[in-house]
Amino acid sequence: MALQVARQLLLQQQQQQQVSGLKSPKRNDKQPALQVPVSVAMMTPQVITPQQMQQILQQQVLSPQQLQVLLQQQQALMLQQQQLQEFYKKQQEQLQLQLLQQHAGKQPKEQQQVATQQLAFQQQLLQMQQLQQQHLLSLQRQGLLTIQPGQPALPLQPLTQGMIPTELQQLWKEVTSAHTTEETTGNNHSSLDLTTTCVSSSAPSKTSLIMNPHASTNGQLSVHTPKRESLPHEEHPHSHPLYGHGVCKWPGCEAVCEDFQSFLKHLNSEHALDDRSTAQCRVQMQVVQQLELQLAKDKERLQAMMTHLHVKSTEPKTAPQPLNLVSSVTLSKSASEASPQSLPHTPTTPTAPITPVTQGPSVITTTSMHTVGPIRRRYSDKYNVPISSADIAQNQEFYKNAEVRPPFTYASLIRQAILESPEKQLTLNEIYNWFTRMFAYFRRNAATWKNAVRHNLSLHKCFVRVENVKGAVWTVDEVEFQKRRPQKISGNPSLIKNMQTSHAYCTPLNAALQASMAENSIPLYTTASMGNPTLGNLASAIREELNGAMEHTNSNESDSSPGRSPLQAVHPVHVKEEPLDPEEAEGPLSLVTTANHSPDFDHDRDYEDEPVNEDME
DNA sequence: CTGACCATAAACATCT
DNA sequence: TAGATGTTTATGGTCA
Repeated sequence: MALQVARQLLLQQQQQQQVSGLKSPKRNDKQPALQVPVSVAMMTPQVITPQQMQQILQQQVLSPQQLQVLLQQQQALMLQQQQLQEFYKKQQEQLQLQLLQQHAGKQPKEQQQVATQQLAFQQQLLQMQQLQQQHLLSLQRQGLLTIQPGQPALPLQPLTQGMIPTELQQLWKEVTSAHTTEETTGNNHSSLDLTTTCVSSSAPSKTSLIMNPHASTNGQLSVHTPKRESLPHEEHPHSHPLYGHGVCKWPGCEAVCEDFQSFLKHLNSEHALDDRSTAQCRVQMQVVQQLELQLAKDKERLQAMMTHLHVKSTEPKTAPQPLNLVSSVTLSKSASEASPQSLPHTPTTPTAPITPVTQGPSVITTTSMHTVGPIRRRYSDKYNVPISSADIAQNQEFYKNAEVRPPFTYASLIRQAILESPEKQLTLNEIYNWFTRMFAYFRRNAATWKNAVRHNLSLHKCFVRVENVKGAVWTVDEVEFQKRRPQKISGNPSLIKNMQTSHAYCTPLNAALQASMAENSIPLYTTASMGNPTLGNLASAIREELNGAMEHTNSNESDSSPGRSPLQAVHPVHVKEEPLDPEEAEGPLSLVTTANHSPDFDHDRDYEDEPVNEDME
């Protein structure tokens, strides 16, 4: 079943890919280009996107035991909730009964009794609630569950938002039947042996999940995962992320494998692609989403903290940032209230105006600073203190107000603008507007930077002009964009290093991945305000980013590419006549151009509404 | 030193 | 015709 779903999704993706490949040729082709249908984007956020599914299919992240535990926990939670409800119901009945009696008798003494009973009941209820909250907390502590701030803790939030309990149960059944059942005692919340390997929670049931952050993120946001069957790892006999120290590192497995060959055998036999694995992955995906959400929240907190600190002091320090996405940037450290005069303006813009900007980055609203590409390193950059990713996100607001040159290339910014648009396409004028809207810097010298924008649009083949009914819009060819980055990555070792040392959630990611993440300021980590629905999309966007980077940084085909085989042949038609790179044929294209937008992620629509006074000179 | 990348400037063409 | 939109070339700086 799951396989069928996966295939279907892949098919969808493929179709979309094909359509997206019909971008109109650059010139002399006045045919109105087909607008890419956003079929995938229309999917509900909870639905697994093709990318995700594919990703999932490539990753076997959850062991049967883990899945079992998860499901058991879920069941236990449900049971608990059920019990609570029953309890509540009984109490209500009792109360009603008593109230009836009371009405009949009308005796004050009885009233008192009832009152005390009510009190007792409420206390009991409270206890139960506390118990559950405790439980939830423990879940949360383990990164499995994220309680929304405004969300009442009591109505038990399903462990996995996208999966209804019955579905989970079904999954559980499937899994247990498919796999060697470990004496699962049904609804009993007795912990499995595996659960004991974790911090046991004080809650009366389960919740000790075998998933530590490491396990859950063990190379998994990435594409860099082994293809499941018969993928030879001979090239990198010891680099398999699931194999280490003679042990299968499949979460919860820990099977001892003498050598790599036996490990492969084990991997293929025990963790093959089947319904069970798929189910595991689905669950795991939900778990990961929760983790991501958690991360986003922490990120937000961090930003708030940093904002606070920035406001407090003009100390040119970069703060303990978890992500150092931009290692060299022409941004003054304490950008906030430092007047632009103190900012190192890029010498390349002699005409760059210097006007005092009084307003600092008031509030951190952190719009989804999607994936800003290569950072712009120029001139005096190296003399500046590196800033962090948090700074970038944080400075979104800053850039809006201060006339500081954004440390990104025009190409990156253009791409950013386009990707942020609902349709992933913008007219030239809309791009202009985005620039002026998002960056105070671009509210001046319009002639200069607009020319630069046009120049970039024309020059880079990653930007595709699409004839529209109303005119022409510009879109981004992700594949092409990805191609441009490797140099950047290699160019910033410090960046990589920072990533490696500081990013707790992604420690297992290899340097290239991290670097690429850094390069693109992965939305996930810079988007504090995003909601859960967009997680999937963002995550897929990340994977896309990583895809591209991996393809290029790891020129050896090895792991990543084979998994996407079904779509390898499909690639967009190129409009800027340049010789097709050979790698293009087998590139990461299968996933890249299908970045989908959540339908409700249309906040960028206001770009049009908001006529930027496009302006002063 | 070289090549890749980038920004800037500008000439030119085409479209509205 | 003017301005917007695209394309192309030239030049110079940075970096690995």
